[in-house]
Amino acid sequence: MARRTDGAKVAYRMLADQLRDEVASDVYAGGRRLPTEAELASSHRVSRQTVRRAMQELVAEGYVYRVPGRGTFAADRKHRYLRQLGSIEDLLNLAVDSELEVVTPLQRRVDIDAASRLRLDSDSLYCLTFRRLHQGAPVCHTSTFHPPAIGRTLTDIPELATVGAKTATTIIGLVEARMDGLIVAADQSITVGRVPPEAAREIQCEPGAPLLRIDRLYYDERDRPVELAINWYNPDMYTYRVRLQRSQHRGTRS
Amino acid sequence: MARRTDGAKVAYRMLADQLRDEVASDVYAGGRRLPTEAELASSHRVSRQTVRRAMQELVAEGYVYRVPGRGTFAADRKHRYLRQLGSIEDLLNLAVDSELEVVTPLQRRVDIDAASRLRLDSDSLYCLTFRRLHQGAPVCHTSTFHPPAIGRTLTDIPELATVGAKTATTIIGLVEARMDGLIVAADQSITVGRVPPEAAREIQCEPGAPLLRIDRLYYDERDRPVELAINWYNPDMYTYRVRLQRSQHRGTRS
DNA sequence: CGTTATTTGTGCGTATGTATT
DNA sequence: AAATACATACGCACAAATAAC
Repeated sequence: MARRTDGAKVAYRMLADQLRDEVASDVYAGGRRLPTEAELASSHRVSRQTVRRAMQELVAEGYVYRVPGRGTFAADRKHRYLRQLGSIEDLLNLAVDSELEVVTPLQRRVDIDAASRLRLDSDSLYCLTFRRLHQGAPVCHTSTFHPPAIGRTLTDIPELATVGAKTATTIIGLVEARMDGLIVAADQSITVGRVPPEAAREIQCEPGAPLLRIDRLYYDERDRPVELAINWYNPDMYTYRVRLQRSQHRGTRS
Repeated sequence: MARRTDGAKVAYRMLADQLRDEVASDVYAGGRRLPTEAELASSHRVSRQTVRRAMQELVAEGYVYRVPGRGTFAADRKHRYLRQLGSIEDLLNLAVDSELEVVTPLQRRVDIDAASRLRLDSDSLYCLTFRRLHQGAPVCHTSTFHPPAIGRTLTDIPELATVGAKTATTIIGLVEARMDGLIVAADQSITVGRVPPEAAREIQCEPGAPLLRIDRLYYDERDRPVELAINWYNPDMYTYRVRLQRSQHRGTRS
C-alpha cells in the first residue's frame, strides 16, 4: 500500500524526473532549447508519446515552455518561483533554505478550536510550536496541531522534544514520511490578524501588531486532515508571492 | 493572430468544456460517478485517448478525481474552490458574483512607482480606481495602472469614465478582450499594509487600519506587463483561500 | 513571397498492466 | 476468479506553427 514519492517505475515519470533535474541544475540554463521530442525518444529508448507525457508534467510545473515549430525551452529562473508556494511539493521543500527552532515541544494538549478544524471526535491532540529562521532572522511563528494517531508517530523525534533545537526540516515532511500514503492537498487561507503575545515575543514584534496570518490544513489521500498549521508572518520580513498561470497555457513566450 | 478563449476547435477541449459545464452545473452532483471512458468515447464519437486527454484537464483543474478500477467522480463543491483564485481564468471570472463601482474614472496620470513596476520608460500611465461590491457590501478597494498603449483602448468604455457607475466585469477581462492575444500569467503578492485614507473612506474602515493588500501584475504572451492592480481588502469581510494540490495528483480520494 | 524542413499539437488504434469490486 | 475501469506505453498519420531558404 505504501507509495514512494521518488521511485517512479513508470517510464514517462522517470524521464520527467531526469529532465526536471537537468533543467533545475541549469544544464539547459538561460532559456536554452531542450532536445526535440524525437531526439529524446530515441536517446531514452521510449516512444514519442512517452516523451510528450513527461513534457506535460514539466509544463504544468512551470519548468519549461514549448512553442510549436520551435522547440522546448527551459523557463527563466524568475518564472520558476511558481514552484515556491503554489503546490504541495513547494511546501514540502520549504526547508531547503530555512531552519526550524522549537519553542514549545511536541505535547498532547486540549484545544477545542483546533480539534474541530481537524474534524476530531475528542478535543485532545498533539501540538508543537516553533519559529522559522531565515539566515538567522526569525520570519515566522508557527503552531501545528495533529490528530492523536499522527502526533504519536512524531514523539520519537528528539529534535521536536527539545526547546531551542534547530532542524532543517518541515513538520509536514516528517508527517508524510511516517504516513502510509501521501499528502495530496492543503487548504490555505490568508488573512490579517493581531498577533498573540506569546508569538510576538518570539518573532520580535509588538504584541497585538497586525501580522499576516496563513493557515494551512493538510489532507491525506483519504481526505482526512493530518495537520493544521497556523503561521504568523511579520510583513516587514515576508511577502507571500505566487505566479498564477493560464491553465492550458500553451503559448508563445518572448 | 488573435486567439479565442472559448472557440475550442480541438476535440479533447470541446469534450473537456462540455464535461466541465456538466460537472459545474451539478449534472453529476454530490460526487456522482461520470460515465466510463469507453462510454464517453462512444457517445461522443471520439477515441478513448481523446476522452483521457479531456479528463486530464478536468483533473488538473480540480473538477473531478479518478480512481483506478472504480471510475471518475465529480469533486465535492467545497474541493472545487480551487477555482477561486488559483489561476488566470479564476481572476477573469471574478465578476460572476460581484460588481465594480467606479471611484475615480480612467485617466492619464503620473505615478513613478507604478510606472517602474510596469517597466515603462515614461512616468505617464492610465489609472482607474474602483471598489468591488459583494451583495451590495464593499469588500475591496482597487487601483489599476496600465501602460499608455493599453489604457488608451479602454477610454471608449463609458462605464469606466463615470463616477459611481457599476458593472459586472473585471478590468483585466476588458483589457484582454481588447488585446491582440491572451493574458498568460500574473505575479501576485500578498502582504499587510496600512490603508491609505482615500481607500479607507470607500470601504468603510478607519484610516490607517491594517488591511490585506494583494498586488497583481498581469503579463501578456510576450511577457509584457499590461496591468498593475493594487487591492485593499477588509479582513473582516474577506479571506484569501486556495487549495494547493500535489502536482501529479492521481490518488484515491475517499 | 512562396516552398520546404523542422518541431510541436491533435487524434486514433491497440496491447498490456494494475486497482477495485 | 472474473469483470470492470482506469493507467501506461507504443505506433502511426496528419495538422499547425515556425524558421530558413
